[in-house]
Amino acid sequence: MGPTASGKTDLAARLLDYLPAEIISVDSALVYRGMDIGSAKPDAAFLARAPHHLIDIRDPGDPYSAADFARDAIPLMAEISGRGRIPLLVGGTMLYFRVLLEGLAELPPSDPEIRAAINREAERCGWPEMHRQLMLVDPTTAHQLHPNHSQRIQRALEVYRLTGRTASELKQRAGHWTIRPMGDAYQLVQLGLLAHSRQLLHERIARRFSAMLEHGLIEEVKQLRQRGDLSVDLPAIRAVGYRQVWDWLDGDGSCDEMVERAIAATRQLAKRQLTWLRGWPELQAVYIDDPQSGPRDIGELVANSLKFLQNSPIY
RNA sequence: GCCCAGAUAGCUCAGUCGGUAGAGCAGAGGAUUGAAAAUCCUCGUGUCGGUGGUUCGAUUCCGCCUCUGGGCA
Repeated sequence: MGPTASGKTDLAARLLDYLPAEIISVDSALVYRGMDIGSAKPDAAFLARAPHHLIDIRDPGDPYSAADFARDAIPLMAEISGRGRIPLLVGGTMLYFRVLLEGLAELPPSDPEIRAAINREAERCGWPEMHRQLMLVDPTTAHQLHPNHSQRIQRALEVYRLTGRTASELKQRAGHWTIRPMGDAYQLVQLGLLAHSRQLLHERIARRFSAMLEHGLIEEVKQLRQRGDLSVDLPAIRAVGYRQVWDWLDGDGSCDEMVERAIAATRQLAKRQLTWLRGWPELQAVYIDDPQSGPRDIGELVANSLKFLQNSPIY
C-alpha cells in the first residue's frame, strides 16, 4: 500500500525477484482499458513479464466497484495460493484493502436508474433537502451524514428505495455478508510506503504529471472523448488527471491552469491515501524519504517480512 | 521624462463612508460499506509596498519614495 507516486510498482517488481508471487492490482483506475498514461499503469513490457491480475479488465464506460473488486480478488488469492505462490496485493485504493479485511454487508448493488432519479431530485431541491428525506426513513444513517454529503445520502436513499429497508439495519445484521472478511484465512504482511515529509512525494507527483503530458496523456484523453459515450459522470473519467484534461478540452481554463489543477488533485489524492494509512493497524511502514528508518535494502525488507510471517501464530 | 491605474494571506482578488480585514484556490487535519483517483467535513494574524503628515486612532485621507502594468513623449 502507499500513496500515488510513492513507488509501489517498482517495489513490487523487485519483490518478484525474491518471492514466488503474483500481483493483484488493488487500484480503482488500473482496471480500465485505454487509460494507461494518466493512471501510471505499468508498461507493457513489465506486464508481459510479471504475473498480474485485475488490470485492464473493464471498459471505462462500465463502472467498477469495491464489491466487484472483492468478488474478483478473493477467488484470485485462492487460485494463486493453490499454485503454491504468494498473492502480492499492490495498490493505493485503500477502501479495496479495507473490504478484503473487514468484509461487506449484504446490501444491494447500485442501480443507475435510481441514482439518476435521486440526482434529478437533488438538482431541484438540493442535498440538504434529500438529507431531510433520508432523516424520515433512516435517521440512524442520516445522523451520521452531513447534509451536503451527496454521494452517501444518495447511496442510503438508493438502498432504501431498492429494498424497503434501511442501510443501517442491513449493515447491523450480523452474519449477513455479501463479502466475508478474510479473517485468518491468510497470514498477512501489510507493507505501507510512507514519507515523513510530503515534499519528496510532491516533487515526484509534479515531475510525473509533466512526463505523462510528454508521453501523450492529452492524446489519450482525446481518444476517450472521441467515442462519444463517455462523460465526467463516470468514475473512470473522474480519475485524477483525466478529469482535468477532459475539462480543459471542454474549454475550461488555460493549459497552465489545467496542469496546476491536475497536479494539485494528485497531491490531494496522496493526502487522502496517507490519511487511511496513518493509524492503519499492523502496518509495516517503509519510509521512502528516510532510508535509515526502514530496511536497508530489498533483501532485508523481504527477510523482515518473512520473519514477521514466522512469528505470526497459525490457527 | 510626463500622465493614469495598481501594490492586502503562498496565488487571484474583495473590503474597511478612518476603530488593525475576508472569499475562492493552494496547503494542513479528519471521515470513509457496491462511484473511493470518488464524495464530504474542519482549519484564515496577514509589518493591508516603504516613509512622513493629519487624527484620540491610518491598511483606509494627504505628501513623497519604491516597484509593477498601461498610455503619452
